[in-house]
Amino acid sequence: MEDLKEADSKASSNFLEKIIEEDLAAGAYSRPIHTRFPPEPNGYLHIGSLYAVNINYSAAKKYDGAFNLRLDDTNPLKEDEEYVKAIIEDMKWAGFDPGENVFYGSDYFGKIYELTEQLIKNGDAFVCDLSPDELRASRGTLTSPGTDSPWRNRTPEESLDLFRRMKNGEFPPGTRVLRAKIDMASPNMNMRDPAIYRILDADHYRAGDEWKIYPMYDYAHPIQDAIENITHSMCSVEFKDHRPLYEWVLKALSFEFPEPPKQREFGRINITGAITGKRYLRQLVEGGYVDGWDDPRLPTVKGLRRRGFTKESIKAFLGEIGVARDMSTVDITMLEHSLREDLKAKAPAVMAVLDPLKVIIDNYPDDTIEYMDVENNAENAEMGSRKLPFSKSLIIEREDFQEVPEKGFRRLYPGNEVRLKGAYFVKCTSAVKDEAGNITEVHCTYDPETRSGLSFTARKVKATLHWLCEGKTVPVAVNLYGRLLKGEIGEDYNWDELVDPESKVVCKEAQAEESLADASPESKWQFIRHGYFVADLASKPGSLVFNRIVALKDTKRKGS
RNA sequence: UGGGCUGUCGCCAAGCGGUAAGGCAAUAGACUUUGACUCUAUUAUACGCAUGUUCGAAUCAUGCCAGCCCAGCCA
Repeated sequence: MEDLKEADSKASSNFLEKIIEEDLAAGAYSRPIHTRFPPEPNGYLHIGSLYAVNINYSAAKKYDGAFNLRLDDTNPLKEDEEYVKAIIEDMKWAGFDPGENVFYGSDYFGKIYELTEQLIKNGDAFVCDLSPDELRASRGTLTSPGTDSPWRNRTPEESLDLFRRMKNGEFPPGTRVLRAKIDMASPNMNMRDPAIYRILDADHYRAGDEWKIYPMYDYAHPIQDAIENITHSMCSVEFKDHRPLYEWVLKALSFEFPEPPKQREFGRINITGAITGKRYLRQLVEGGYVDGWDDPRLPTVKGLRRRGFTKESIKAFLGEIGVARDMSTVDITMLEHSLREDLKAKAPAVMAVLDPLKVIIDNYPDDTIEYMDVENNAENAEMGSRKLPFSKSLIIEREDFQEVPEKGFRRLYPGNEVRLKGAYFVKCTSAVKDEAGNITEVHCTYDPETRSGLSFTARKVKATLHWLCEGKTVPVAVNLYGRLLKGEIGEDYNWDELVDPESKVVCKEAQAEESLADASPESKWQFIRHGYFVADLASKPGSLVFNRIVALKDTKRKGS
């Protein structure tokens, strides 16, 4: 049984996990498996970030290892406290809680500096006085080698002295840089004596003005990993070319790190119709094209959350797409499928009408309101039911009626009988039009014997329609095209308990139209995918989903 | 035309010398008080292309083609 389980989990290991398994089997590390997720706090987490988190986090879990969140903040020009808060919050929300293991790259500045003095003494790095332009020119091109810096052979003593003076703030930014002494002729651009420390005159959001010099990513990252006892540093493919440098650094510092971590890479994911990449997301946010990092049209964690995605659905999605070796583009329907799967049995399914068409039940008594008992979730009786008002005047979805039914159309049309969900069978008798020929209302008759719950079986009906009692609706949310939805309202149904007051998605009409007015597909950023799920489902345990909208998305309706 | 990486159904993705898993999407049908859900069936003689090695290749070799990444004192 155990063997079976083990064999099973082995079979499902992705290629990165297999590498870990090999290391485990070979006893490559005398410490437990240790992974990390190292975001730079310069933006909010998005679905692609979560994909990277998941790879590192679940590997640590799977092999009884540890996982660190490390805020990789070595560039004071770009980072901010706002982002670290958001990153930690989003990770916790998504179920990747780093617990106590939250670290900061900036906390290692002192240690890295010490190691760097040793590196210089060992002759592995030198201070270079070339200007940025000169440096670029001497780097060569993709097809031709670079040329050695004239400062490359200065003595370690001189470099050390200069480096200390750089640290003391004696030189302005851009005048000098510390470079690793590797190989200007390397076909790998990253190995052409890369800059590893630069002078920056900026306050660091955490370290303040303590430092005048800051280590570059390529140099700091391997050291940070090593300090944290990381064994497997899994990052995205664009760093593949940096791996030789990562290894060079750790080798040069092997006196300090005898059992260095190893970097391995995975392909990034894209989602169809969504833009990922902090750089572009930032443009949208800062350019005012969206409401903020939590705009529901964005694939950020906060946006996804406001759009209605649950953490469970996101995790399931991440598990289903696997781990790629190269860039892949996952169809958003897979994400949506995960949500539907998750919400199916746990979200109250209520009725909503986007485009109302008035329906009059001619044989129903005037001034009577009847409360129909409607289950909150057809598949989960524990979710109970609610009372819905029913009267002579109702509204249904305009698209649920056709005066002249197309082939295959089985909803409401003159002469046809359908069920109003949770209520009665109604039969269409006529449609009223205005001068322009638009249908303004539809007349029906109902059959009292078909009332829901009475087990009426004498006749069957081909369709069941969503409906709402006219005048008894509430504007509960806008969809992502900025259209207002009318949702059902019931006497014993407290919307306030279902809707997150913080959410801007669930809001009053005026606000809604204003904040999402630009959301039409024709707008300038139409490349952002528009969603189907409305209301903020995330903040409440009992998520709410407007089933109608899910259905509109799911089903290519026949005859329309 | 320097180097690195990737190429299996529309999209993800297993397989890693023994004769193409699975999921999403799609299509057809059944069921249905959401045309949802559920169920059932269908969907690569084919693994970027071409040679070759082999009894046998998606899996190995060689060549070619396509895509992605790299010339920040960004990460």
